[in-house]
Amino acid sequence: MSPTDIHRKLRDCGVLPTSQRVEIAQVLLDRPQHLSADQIIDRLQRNGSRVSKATVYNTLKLFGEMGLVKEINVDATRKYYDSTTHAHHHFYHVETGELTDIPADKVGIMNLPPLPRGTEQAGIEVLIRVRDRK
Amino acid sequence: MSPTDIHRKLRDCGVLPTSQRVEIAQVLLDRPQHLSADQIIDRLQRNGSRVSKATVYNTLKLFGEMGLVKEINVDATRKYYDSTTHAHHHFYHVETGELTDIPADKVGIMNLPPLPRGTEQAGIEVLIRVRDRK
DNA sequence: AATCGATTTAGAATTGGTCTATACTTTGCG
DNA sequence: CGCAAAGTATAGACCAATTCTAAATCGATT
Repeated sequence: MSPTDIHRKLRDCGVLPTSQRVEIAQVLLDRPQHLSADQIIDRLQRNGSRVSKATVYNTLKLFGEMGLVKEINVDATRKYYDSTTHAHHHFYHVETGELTDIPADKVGIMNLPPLPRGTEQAGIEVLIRVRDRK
Repeated sequence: MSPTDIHRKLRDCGVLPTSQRVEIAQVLLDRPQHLSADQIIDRLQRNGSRVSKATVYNTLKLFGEMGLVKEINVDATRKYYDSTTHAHHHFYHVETGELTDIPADKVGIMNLPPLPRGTEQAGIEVLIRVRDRK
């Protein structure tokens, strides 16, 4: 994705495109992928970037709020940030930690039970845990 | 659940029923519920129990491995332990953090896509996020 | 009672993430 | 321009949940 595209995408989501934010977006939004904050920091440093840890965390939180990325919690030890934001689900490999996307339209969910009183649905996630076949 | 029942249940799952493990099981397995390690430690202390934090964590991990309880990760900041181990799903109230069970047979999932090559399914979880209706 | 393996423990260490206070940029405006 | 106000970025201190370590204890067995 070109720098110009990134700029536009950020602005479209109401995010002021500062140079740090663009660098972070370039790493994460490059293609459909799931990265932890740590992995993003690593890649930035490998690219010779000097963005601070605090900025990466602040920015990822901001991106999440503005709908540029999706936060995923599979593993209580860390968050992942998903560059694919439209509704979809995941395979999670319990041994390797690898996440794989499942397009939402592949999975049909029937018979949703009534929501708890006074609440409305805010999202639905299907996580299929897999492991290597013995 | 009587102390004898707890003993039997632990032994059935291959867990040696030490006094600490029985106390922890008594708190968590008492009824269908979702508790964090912290909440369990609180309750133990309120009951006048002197089990150490490390033991609680060790024991919960052991219970999880032995299939006595189910670990749930909804929130990257902490784990929950679910006393209901048969397949089921959850509502998660994003504002209060409250978890509510959904019996597995209420939800039908269709058109599961093929698993990644060389893997087998190890579990499936549906999490429906809800928030207070505006 | 001495022994051995398993379990428990207090407290230190680790980890992912947040907060704070300061410094830097950008923007609007006289 | 020139400077204040607002918005960002940063290092490093801090925090909470969990894990680790090394020593103490327990329980069954000789």
